[in-house]
Amino acid sequence: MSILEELIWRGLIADCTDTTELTKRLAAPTTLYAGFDPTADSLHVGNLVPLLALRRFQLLGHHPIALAGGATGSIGDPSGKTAERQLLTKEILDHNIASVKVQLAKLLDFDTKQNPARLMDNASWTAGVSFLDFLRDIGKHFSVNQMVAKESVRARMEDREVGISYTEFSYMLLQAFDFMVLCRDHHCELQIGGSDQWGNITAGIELTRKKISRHVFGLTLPLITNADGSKFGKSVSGAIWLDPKRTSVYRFYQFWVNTDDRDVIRYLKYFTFLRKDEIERLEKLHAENPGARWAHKALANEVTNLIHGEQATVQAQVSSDVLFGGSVGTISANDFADIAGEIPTKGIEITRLDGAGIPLVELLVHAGLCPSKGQARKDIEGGGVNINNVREASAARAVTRNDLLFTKHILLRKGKKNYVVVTAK
RNA sequence: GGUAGGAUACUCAAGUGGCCAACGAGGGCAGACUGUAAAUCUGCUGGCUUACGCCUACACAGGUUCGAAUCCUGUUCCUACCA
Repeated sequence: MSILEELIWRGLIADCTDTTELTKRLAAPTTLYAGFDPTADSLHVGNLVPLLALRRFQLLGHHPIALAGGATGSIGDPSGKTAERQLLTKEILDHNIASVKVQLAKLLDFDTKQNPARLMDNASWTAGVSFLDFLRDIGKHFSVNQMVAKESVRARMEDREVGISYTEFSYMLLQAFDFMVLCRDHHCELQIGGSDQWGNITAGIELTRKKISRHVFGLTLPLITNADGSKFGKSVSGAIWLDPKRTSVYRFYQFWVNTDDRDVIRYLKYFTFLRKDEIERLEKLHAENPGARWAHKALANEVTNLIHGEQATVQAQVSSDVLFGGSVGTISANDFADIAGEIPTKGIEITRLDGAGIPLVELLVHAGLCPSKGQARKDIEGGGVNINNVREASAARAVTRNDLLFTKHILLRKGKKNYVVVTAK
């Protein structure tokens, strides 16, 4: 399968500038890039689609460049944003770039002889360009009339409440400049990105044509949408990050397991490298017995494995099986200690469990499961709270040393999925 | 600058002197059902309190009143029309 056939099958092509020409071009190894702006010190699952796409190209012999947006990130991309954004400080930006680079490096192969991936930072070529030079050499090739017509800018211009600053308005030029530089210096001929990047990508194609007379290509990946209309990649507590310090491996794993039935096959195509026949096999299994959730587990395993590695994945998997298998009461101290490392854990002074102990409502708030004691009380009365997987119906309940598992832990649960381990010390 | 209208809880949106911690919808949380789904049904959705109740809240600051989200005055910000 060629890379385009592969992407089409996976539903990963939203738009493409010149399919016939690009098909011809991709018959031979081609250099391509995708940019990642360091808006935070970690990438999140939403960044995974273009990043994995780079990897897909690489696996089929093409040369990927991951571009960290040291320059563009300091400006802020207006695409898809309804309001002007706060500029990041230089320090935060530096920190973010450093962190994001590490993550990018993990998902691409930099060591292969044939077509090693490369990691670049657009700050390296914008730094030396003076404002005047930029205006004369690059700005001259842009028509404000056309820029204004681009969706990302127009949306903001039409909204009189927010508007758009000159800074963000100029973002497109910087990204176009990147493409031109990468083509000129590294023979990069294709840029891929999310569908919101269409305007920025085409701007780069035009600039490259005008400036150095090269014909380059653009390809956009679809915006991922959940079947229920909610935004992909967001959970109740915010985005799902690739950094395990922000989103624990267990939560990451659970995020994928909890994929809507209607989305799971699509996501297998989007987010895994599983082959066509394997995904079709899973699709069949899923259709026959959705309750077994083979497809969900495969998805969670594959993606977690990819991001966090084999060992962490097995750990998350075992923890999930235990917590949702209903066998918490019978597990060994060792197993429990492992699980405790996976799910959120809170410490508590052992002395607080002496005597009458600590009121359960207070413990729930302490553990972060309930926002207030009043709410905790309601949750208990509603039957939503479990101590060591046994439902506790009395809001007057106090927790004492007698409740400790292995003389050390208390497993609290609110609802079906929210676990916290409280560890006495 | 003038005139008119508006600002209510996470969001939308009722309420126009006591029955208002505030109708309703969405969202969220929890329960039942189930598969750690979906759909459906039920409860909850400012804080403290076992409870009676107390406190804090309807843009902000004052005032009238036994009593204000509701009336009055001033301030800020929005929206529309006019200049």
